[in-house]
Amino acid sequence: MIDIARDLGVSLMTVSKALRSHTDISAATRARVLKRARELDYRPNWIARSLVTRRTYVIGLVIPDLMHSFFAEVAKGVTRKFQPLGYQIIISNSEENSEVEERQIELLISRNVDGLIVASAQSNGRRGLFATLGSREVPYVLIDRMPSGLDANFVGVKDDEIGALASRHLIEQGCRRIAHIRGPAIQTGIGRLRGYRRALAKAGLAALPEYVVSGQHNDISGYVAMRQLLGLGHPPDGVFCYNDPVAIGAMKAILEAGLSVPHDIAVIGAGNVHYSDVLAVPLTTVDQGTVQVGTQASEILMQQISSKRALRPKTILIKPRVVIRKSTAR
Amino acid sequence: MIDIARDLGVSLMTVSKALRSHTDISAATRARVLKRARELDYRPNWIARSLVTRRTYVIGLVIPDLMHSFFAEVAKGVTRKFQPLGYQIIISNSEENSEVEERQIELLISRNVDGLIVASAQSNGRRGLFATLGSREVPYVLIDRMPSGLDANFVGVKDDEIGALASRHLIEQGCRRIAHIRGPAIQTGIGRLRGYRRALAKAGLAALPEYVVSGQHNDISGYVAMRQLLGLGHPPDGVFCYNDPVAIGAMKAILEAGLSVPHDIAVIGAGNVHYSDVLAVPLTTVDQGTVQVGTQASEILMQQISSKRALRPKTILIKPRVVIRKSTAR
DNA sequence: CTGAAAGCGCTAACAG
DNA sequence: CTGTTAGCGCTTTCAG
Repeated sequence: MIDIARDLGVSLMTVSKALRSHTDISAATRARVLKRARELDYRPNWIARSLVTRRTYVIGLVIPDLMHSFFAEVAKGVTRKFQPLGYQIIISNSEENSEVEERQIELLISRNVDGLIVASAQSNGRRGLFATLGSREVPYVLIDRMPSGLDANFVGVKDDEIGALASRHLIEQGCRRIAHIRGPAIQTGIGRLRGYRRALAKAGLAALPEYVVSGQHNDISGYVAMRQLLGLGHPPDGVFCYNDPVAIGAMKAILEAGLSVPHDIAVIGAGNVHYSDVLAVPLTTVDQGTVQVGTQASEILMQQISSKRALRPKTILIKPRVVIRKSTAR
Repeated sequence: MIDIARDLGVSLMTVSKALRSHTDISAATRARVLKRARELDYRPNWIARSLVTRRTYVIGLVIPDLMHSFFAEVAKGVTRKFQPLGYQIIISNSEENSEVEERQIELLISRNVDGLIVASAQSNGRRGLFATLGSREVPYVLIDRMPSGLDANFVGVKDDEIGALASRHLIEQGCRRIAHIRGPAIQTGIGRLRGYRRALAKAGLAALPEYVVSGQHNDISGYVAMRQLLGLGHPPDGVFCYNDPVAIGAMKAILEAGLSVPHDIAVIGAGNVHYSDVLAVPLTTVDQGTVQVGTQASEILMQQISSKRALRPKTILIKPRVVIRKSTAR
């Protein structure tokens, strides 16, 4: 900028304003500045600019796993919303580890991101996250997993409802021995389990303890869990899986055992991942409006960023719905 | 920092050094500084620090599509490599649009990223990318798609080889009327097509023009393209698809038409995406070492970043290999 | 081991 | 419409 100013015999300030198309610079001057800037291959230094304006035009997105297509889809939604507005996104992978997550969030705050979208790993009720976020005045939106009792912006689904919906669907399909491959001990996992129990109770079906086995987030854990269920003296005739990857793993185990999905065992997942309908047996699933999560969260965040003062927290609950495919068609 | 210095009766400089564990600060002083910093909930301002050190500890990753699991996997590899080192990643989505791509790269450079990893969209031989990157001295690594004749760091596969390998495999399985659903007119698409032609020629098979149809990157385009092939008077008995999503779409079309994969038509893809083996018909594919792409690129970039002066460009070509599954088992 | 001076590249606020 | 002044929060010399 100094070079441009010198070459043109104007002040540095004039250059600065011209480059940003500030109103009170004559068209002629601006043109000269822009021309010279191009000639010199000038590029503004955003770091310096950010230091004074306190705006970075960077959004932090913290997710537990980029490969999980649910989060990839969310990430895409966020990108699509913010990128055209001149923002860029730092995507941090927490690897489902709340310490990593916390460190990443600290770093993002240190980088003065304009806003934060977080799908919290929150493995065991740590409140560090809240402490970190709450004490700073960075706008943030939580997605998918709502740490309990936190009064913050949230976009996601009611997990109980997913569990209840899925289990009820299995019941309606005539299943009577319904198992659940549950997720980890976080909100989503706990909520879905609760919904499952509720639906079974409501239908007067027994909820055998050995019918609830632990899985993780991925297909391998679903496979392992299903083998465990198959090993029972009295295997289930329907399985509600924590999510689609788990369900995919479970189906693999069932098919490998020479059994039929859905006739021997019906399977339902959650998440409606992109490939669910081209699987060996197209997977019935509970759709949780993945795309909306990203875009809605972005919208809320954008509002918070633009508004002068703190708005009161918004919660958007997306209505889950069953997408029926072959894996439960009995 | 001023507050800490005042409270402790030391200079700002002492605080700065203590916080960074600079050698020439006594342990006692450091402890006091750290303690007070914690009490005040001090967090360093990376923007200010970066302005003077010229290091941001941010890497830019520019990819055409986050949802494509190939790039998601690459992103994961990059994250896993850099995050533990204190770097964060800005992921830019170019949406397969070279103008968006260029704008994003400019922005990333303006943000003083320490390095860049780019899977270029480079739709039509635009050299803007090169001009932008070349003129600045930001270290960068190209992945997956090598803009022709560019002397830069590159990690990827030889696309001809993928095409040849895939086509040869179909020939070995006894296919004689081999079609190709080709990708877009970028390096990867062109290279794979070339390999396909070469393999057919070598085997003395006819390469009918109507057997090469255009797809894009996604499953929908594969579905559409396959329907076109099925509409021919003399449909093919083997199809080599540009990538796995396209192949998945193609298989869907074949199965819907009441035909069998692989008996009526064998299908092979490329990329070995994660779900390839749990599909209706497990998909034979050409593995291109996806994970390696991310990690190797990160390693090269890291070297460039740490080394004082420009190293000479490295090219890493990953050996593709056929992963045989049911979709070609005749 | 501690600190004073100078400045990274840019912009807000105010005067002319 | 143009320019001056005073930093943003931090670090790099270099001198005690």
